[in-house]
Amino acid sequence: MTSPLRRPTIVDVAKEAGVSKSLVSLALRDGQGVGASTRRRIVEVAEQLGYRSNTWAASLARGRSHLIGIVVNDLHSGYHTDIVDGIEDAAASDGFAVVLSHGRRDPVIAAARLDSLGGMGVEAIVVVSGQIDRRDLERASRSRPVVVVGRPHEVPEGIGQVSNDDRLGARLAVHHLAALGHRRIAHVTSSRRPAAEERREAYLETMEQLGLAEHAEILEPDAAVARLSDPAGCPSAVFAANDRLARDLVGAAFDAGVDVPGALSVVGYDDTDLARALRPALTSVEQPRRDMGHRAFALVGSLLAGDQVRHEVIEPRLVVRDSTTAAAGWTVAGVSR
Amino acid sequence: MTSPLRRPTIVDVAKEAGVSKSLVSLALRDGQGVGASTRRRIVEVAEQLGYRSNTWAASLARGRSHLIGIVVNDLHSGYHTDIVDGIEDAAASDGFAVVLSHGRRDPVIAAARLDSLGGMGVEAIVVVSGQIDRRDLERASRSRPVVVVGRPHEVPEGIGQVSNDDRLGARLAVHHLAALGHRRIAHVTSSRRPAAEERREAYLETMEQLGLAEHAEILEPDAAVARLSDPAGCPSAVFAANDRLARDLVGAAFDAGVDVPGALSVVGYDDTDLARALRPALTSVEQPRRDMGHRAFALVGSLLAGDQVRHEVIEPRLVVRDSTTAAAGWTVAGVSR
DNA sequence: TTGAAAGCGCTAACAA
DNA sequence: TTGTTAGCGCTTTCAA
Repeated sequence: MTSPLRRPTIVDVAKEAGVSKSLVSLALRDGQGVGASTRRRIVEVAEQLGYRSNTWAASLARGRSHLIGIVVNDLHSGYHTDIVDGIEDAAASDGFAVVLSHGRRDPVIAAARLDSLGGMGVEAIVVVSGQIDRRDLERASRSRPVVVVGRPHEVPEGIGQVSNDDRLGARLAVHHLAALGHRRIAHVTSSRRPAAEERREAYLETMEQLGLAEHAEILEPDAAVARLSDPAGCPSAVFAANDRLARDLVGAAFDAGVDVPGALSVVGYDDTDLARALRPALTSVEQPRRDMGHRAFALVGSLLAGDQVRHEVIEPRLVVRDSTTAAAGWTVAGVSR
Repeated sequence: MTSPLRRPTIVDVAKEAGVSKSLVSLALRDGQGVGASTRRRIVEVAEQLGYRSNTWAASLARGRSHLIGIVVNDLHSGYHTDIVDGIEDAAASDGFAVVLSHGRRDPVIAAARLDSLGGMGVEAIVVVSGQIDRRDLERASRSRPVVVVGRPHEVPEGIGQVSNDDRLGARLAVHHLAALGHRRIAHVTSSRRPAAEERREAYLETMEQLGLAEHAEILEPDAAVARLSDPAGCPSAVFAANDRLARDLVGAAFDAGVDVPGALSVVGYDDTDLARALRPALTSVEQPRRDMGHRAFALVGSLLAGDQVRHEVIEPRLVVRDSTTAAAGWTVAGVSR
């Protein structure tokens, strides 16, 4: 086996074709100003030698890389990967290549990835994560545009952001359940991250606005599961802070013999694949993830062009499926149960 | 906004610290042979200027990148991303950085990614996908080691491979169902890809060996769903070629009022997150995905070291959960239903 | 211990 | 239409 990285270079091609480096470089790109026959010969030789241009050297010489970096917090989250799809679509249609980096649900690793992407000379970085330290974002953004998709604790100045309106999402969920006649609507949440905080606060506010403040109750996942086996103490509906929590709750309900939605209505958040696949299929608050990806890349583009930093807020919407139904004895739109 | 990619360089640091480029380079790496105070000053200046070494330039000069590339076929598959986790673990502990590239379930895109990683001068590439053309693999492998995790149609010579024993997996599934007294065991599959083919063939063979050939039946997903509403024609057990198919089938059974596992036992393949999350939780054939990732990177290492190409075959094992139970009237280990 | 100089693979003036 | 030359940011001899 030969030494690593030894591939034919532009010089090899030039020698073999009997021309100069520059001509090869030209011929293999625009092709402008190169004689047709010379060009053909060069292309042929390159092909035959299996020559591939070295991106790094090219970027180095050109002074730009046409490359953007993405740090994904969690490759295992359909929510995150959908956003990545969106970014990739937009980037591709704009002639940008993408290098992906996995933060592995760990802010420290994410910071390292951010750094390492920086070292690779990407022209901009999109961070798909709420779990990232503001100092790391700040440092990264000193030498190139950075856009974050999600809701970190603090977003330093100069950094673009795309996020969904978590308060609106929570309101949609609670209103939906209240409209179905539920009064004991609990909120299951397990995190203190900003997105979760917003949902929690909006939940409380909405309950109050609906005159249900006395029934408001915030539960950790474990506590929620424990409640299931307590017929008197169990709420009739739950707004879960995300689909995973909802899924776990529905699973636990099944195990405890509590019928969903008959005895317990459940709303999730994010409308991931899960929501559709679960039985009963989950009512959930949808974020238009691909679109969020597109917008993130658009932000990158405008930052690269020197425009003002923007913060885009996306409106979520409620997708009603089978995990929610009218409260016992309640009449909706003329139909009583 | 300044021009893209303009970051402080080693020269800026050298100037500011009043030393030469080389000294900066030395000081910022090994630190060997640089005066302590000089070194301190250099580090300080670098810090203050926000200097980050440019990986590309460094690799170019050094002749190697310490970088490996991964092409993932499907970022949305927990199966694939677990393998990626494994590769990343192993790579990190060996001092290799990883750049990830998304094939987006499209062999053409995957080929482009392979190419583009090649251009980035990665020292080796791991392809996590069965859906990749042999010609593309071959071309990529001409200039660097390539390892594929999965089971493409053909694996060209010189390419490392890690795959699970699909035949064994299928046998485990069928034997499990047969041991529970099932005779009408159908196989649901939707693909003609090699891994699926192996499972299908092994399914047929095993049915035959068990004297159940006359009950063997291969169904497309749609056909399987249609069967659910036909009490007489419905098999009592299904071995699905993967967890997704199993999930869809269990969902359809739920919708059709067919009890799983009471009236229908279901076995999946891959043991993804899904299997645990579903209700009833899914019995599934597990592939040790992280371990497969580790092994893939180990193969990369040995190829880089000039060793022989290897093909590792991993033994899957059956994880029994709640979606399978004894056939009606059957006695297992002294317990009858 | 430090610096000068060559070179990694490529691009982009500028000349010929 | 072609070739020459000077870098891009870094590492690495080799001298001083």
